[in-house]
Amino acid sequence: MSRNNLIEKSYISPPVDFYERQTDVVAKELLGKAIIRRTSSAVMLARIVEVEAYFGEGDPASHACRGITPRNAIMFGRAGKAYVYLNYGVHYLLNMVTEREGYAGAVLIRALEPLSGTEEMLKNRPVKSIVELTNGPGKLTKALNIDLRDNGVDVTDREGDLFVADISREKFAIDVSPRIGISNGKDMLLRFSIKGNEFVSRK
DNA sequence: CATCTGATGGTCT
DNA sequence: GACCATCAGATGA
Repeated sequence: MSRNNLIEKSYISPPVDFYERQTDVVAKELLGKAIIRRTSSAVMLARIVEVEAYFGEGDPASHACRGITPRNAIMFGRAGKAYVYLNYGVHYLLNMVTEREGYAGAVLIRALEPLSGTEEMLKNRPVKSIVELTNGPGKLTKALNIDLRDNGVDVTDREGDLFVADISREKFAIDVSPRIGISNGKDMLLRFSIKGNEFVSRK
């Protein structure tokens, strides 16, 4: 249970009220912040460079579109928690819950830029190029060893094993990507990335 | 570069 | 039984 003092003392984690806002606003402000992942053997740190906002009722692309179910219940709960699920039977995807309790919303983390603990990420997901390490929502969970055990964890808790940290006061230019791969009425997707970042998953 | 396809399992109808 | 908030590998240009 050793903790990395440098990370604990240097970085502040956004509190619950940061997440308890409109989903697209939270999505944009998550850009440039970091995800910190602790395992028994390492601490991994990576910058959020691409996100996507999902709302509740009225967003046909959202899991919460048709109301509360056992899987999506966490999206209706308290903000600032991780919503992790398995998709295509293959990949785990990481979201951050937003909005007031009772209102569904979540931000999908689509791409990260590795900052430290890269060796550990490469153990979890061997690739030739670092650019390929975490440049997709299914790739980054593999690299950070995130799975259903992380569903519901409090990402505002710096004592935890998975949380968000404010690593910089720098403002990032935001790129609102054109709609991609939306073919079945799911036209409310809001995808944002840090403009010009080479780790974004798709143009 | 673009486009296509199989893998794979939980969730919902 | 249909549907996926994806990825890697293959194929063709």
